[in-house]
Amino acid sequence: MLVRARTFTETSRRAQIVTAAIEVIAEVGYAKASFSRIATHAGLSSTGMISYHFAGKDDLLAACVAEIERVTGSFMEPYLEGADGHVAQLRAYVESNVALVGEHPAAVRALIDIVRNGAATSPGVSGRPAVFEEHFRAGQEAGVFRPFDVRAVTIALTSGLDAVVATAAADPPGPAELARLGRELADLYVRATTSEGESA
Amino acid sequence: MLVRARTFTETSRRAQIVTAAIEVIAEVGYAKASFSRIATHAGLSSTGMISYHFAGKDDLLAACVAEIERVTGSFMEPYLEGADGHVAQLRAYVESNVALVGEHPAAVRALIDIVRNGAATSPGVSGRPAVFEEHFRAGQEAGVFRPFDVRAVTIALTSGLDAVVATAAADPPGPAELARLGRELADLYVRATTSEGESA
Amino acid sequence: MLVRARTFTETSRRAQIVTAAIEVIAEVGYAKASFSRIATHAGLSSTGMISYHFAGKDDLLAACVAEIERVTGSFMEPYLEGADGHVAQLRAYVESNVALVGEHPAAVRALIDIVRNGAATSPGVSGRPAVFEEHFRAGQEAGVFRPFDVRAVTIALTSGLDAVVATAAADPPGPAELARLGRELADLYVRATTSEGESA
Amino acid sequence: MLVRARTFTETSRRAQIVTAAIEVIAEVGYAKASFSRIATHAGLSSTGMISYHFAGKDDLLAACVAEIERVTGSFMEPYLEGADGHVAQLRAYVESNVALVGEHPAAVRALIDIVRNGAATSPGVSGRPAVFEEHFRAGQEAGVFRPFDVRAVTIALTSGLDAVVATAAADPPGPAELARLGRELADLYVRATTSEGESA
DNA sequence: CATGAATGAGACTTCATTCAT
DNA sequence: CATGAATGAAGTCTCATTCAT
Repeated sequence: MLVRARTFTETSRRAQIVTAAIEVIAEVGYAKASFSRIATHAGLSSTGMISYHFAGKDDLLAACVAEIERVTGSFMEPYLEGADGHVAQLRAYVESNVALVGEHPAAVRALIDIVRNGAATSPGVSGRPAVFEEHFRAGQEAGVFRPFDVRAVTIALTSGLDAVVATAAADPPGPAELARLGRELADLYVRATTSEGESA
Repeated sequence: MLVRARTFTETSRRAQIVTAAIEVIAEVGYAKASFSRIATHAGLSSTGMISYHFAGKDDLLAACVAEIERVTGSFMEPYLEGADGHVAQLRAYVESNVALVGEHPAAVRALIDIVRNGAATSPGVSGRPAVFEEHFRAGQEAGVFRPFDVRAVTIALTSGLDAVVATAAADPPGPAELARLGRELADLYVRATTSEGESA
Repeated sequence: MLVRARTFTETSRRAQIVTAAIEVIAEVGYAKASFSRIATHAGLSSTGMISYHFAGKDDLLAACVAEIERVTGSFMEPYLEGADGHVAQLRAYVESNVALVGEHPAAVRALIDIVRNGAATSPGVSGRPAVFEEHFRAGQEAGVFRPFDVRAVTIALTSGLDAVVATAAADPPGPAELARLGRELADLYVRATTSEGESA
Repeated sequence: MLVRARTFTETSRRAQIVTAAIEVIAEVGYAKASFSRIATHAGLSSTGMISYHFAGKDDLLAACVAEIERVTGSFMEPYLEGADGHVAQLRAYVESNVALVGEHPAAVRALIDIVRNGAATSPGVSGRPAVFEEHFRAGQEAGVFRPFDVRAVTIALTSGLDAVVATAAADPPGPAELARLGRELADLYVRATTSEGESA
């Protein structure tokens, strides 16, 4: 057995720390999220506890990202699965991502701050560009999306989406306003990527 | 005279430090750009030297932002002045901003990282959203831009632009590729904000 | 429980640091009692250790003052309790304060230096003037002390006492000489504050 | 010529710096009176100027003390010369010293702070105890002062006087109140040092 | 498993002083 | 004579990490 299995206690301690870390990052930002602050927020008396359960700051961060992705993934998945066609899926992604702000503002703010600081190496985060690029490429081949540089457009659109979401998460509006914002952004992106407005 | 005039030596030392700071921020990021690193990069023997010339980290940062804005402004201005009409100006802004990467990659990367960390308070930086929003609003009234939420779209587009520029600055391609990238992004943005593609 | 309970180790470490701090202040004065000096004196390897156990210089100082007051209080208390009448109590205070020098010269010197620098905010220290003033006022009403400006006299006498004590503490004489010095000063103060020498 | 004579410019520069230093010490205290602060207060652009005119901090301090003594001496001298007899002179010293607060509060505060920090080695300052002791001894021989330990009493009374003066200087009251305070303190000291109140 | 204590590096800042111009 | 630039030590404090218990 190369990797020791985790006991229940260890698992729950890790979860407790991860939750605290996410909230601290959301509150004070990644740069100021020290072990001290996280330990205090988690009700732990020393930072040693964190070092004991995580190999280092990177490890804790990765765990945070994984947890956030789990949460956001299970929220967005139904939206994506219910969408048919490339355009509809793009729209579903944007709208559900914005809607996410209403459900998990801390998670959203934390993740975006982590991504901004380039401190995430999880497959989910680093894989997002590839997923978008592939989606655009497939849509272009299907004649749904107009021809464009998928890489550049992916960067522009995902970062723009992140920024809007981060802004919204800083002071979460009500569900109706979030829905409107999601549609607004989805419209923008669909227009930007299709030839003559939404048709497929 | 409220503020003591600066001597030539002081001015040039400050410039030297600012240049070093910009390069360090571009290299290791804002969070890790300590006085130590900057002093070393500038060939100074102590961090006290920086404190001697700048009131503090904020002061140095402000000087960096001012210098970057001076550089980028004088680069982009001709493009903007040569552009007629709302759409052409949007296009000029995007294209010249991307082209800037070829001339001042460090400045571009540094500024974006500073903006990302919300550490800039200069009128130029904090005023950009307002300028964009006003531009969009005026263009909408002129019937050039379609109706949309100018605030949300401003955030999405400026952040997207920043991200593309930052990516390009990390490993600057040749001028031709940059020009292509600029046109690509400008196309994207014009399509996103106008009703039927570029007409004005 | 608002404050985490202290472990035995922490308590003893804090005590060790406080003791070292008091000795250092007594030796080199408050102004030059840096964390470095204190750490060295306490046999600690780094100043970080002090910051670890105390919130800051103020916190350490407060702990020093508290410790000194504990020590001096338990020394002087029997004297004060054994004294009957306003004059006898004044005499007891002066004599026991001078006698204290023989027992805890470092504590005495440190406290006086801290008080001089106005760096103490403990109730014991800042409350001393009020206690003296009240004592004088009560004695005046009882017809024991002559009429005088209690505030001004309090300042003069307590400061004078401090100075004599500090001088003595700088090079502590034997018990006999200290006793004589205490009586000398007590005489001076009793004469100064009563109408016709000691009568009550 | 072993010591270069001072030119007019140098003399006036020194005076300017000394004046500034005294005011700064009076304002922020000896401990925080750095060359920086003094230079700024004096309208100088750099601390180098101070180091140029003074051999070091001790030298500047000595100059400050000398200047303060000059000022206070010329204020108090008439009072002392107008007083006949040991008791009257003690009274004159105390009263004029308190009155001084109304004329030169900054000088008074600065000097006391310097003395407190034991940072003065001028003949005037370090000589004061000797003068007092001699005065008391002579008065004792003349049968005016009662027998007491002149050294201890000198310390107590001069320090007490300093403290009252310092307190008054911190927020200078009007001349009438100062006169009253001076008389109050003189009464206290005369009673303390004579046998049966003021008679000689 | 968990804890608190300890570490040592590094952060920014202020200081008195020196020196070339 | 005067200046501003430079220095390097020292200041307090925070950090992530390690370790004995």
